[in-house]
Amino acid sequence: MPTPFQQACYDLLMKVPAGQVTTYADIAHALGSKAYRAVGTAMNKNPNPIIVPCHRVVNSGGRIGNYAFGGERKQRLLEQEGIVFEQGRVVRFEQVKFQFLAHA
DNA sequence: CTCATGACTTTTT
DNA sequence: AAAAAAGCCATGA
Repeated sequence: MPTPFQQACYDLLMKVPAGQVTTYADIAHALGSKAYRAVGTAMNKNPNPIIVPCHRVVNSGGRIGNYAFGGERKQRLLEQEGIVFEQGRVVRFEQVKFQFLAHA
């Protein structure tokens, strides 16, 4: 069973459209917290890879970071959605980053 | 409750 | 530039 924190991460992540990415820090901040470390943990325990696009989450440097199914796999998935990588980094990172709306 | 762990991030070597 | 250390937070034992 996902904890409320994890559920919040997944709900938020599901709002990210294909072709865009987000960061662990952004998710945490959107939740009004700074638990980016815990966000990564939540992704790791992602119970629904089919519903939750956990591959659209990269680290602060626009890099893949770790990924339970392998970094190469993650990068391929993102490239299929239109994301471009160069030297292990997302091209025009800030421009493909999804901006979460202010939470009511 | 205390301890260890990790899909993180930033600072310091 | 690359590696190590430190700071942080939720989670499970």
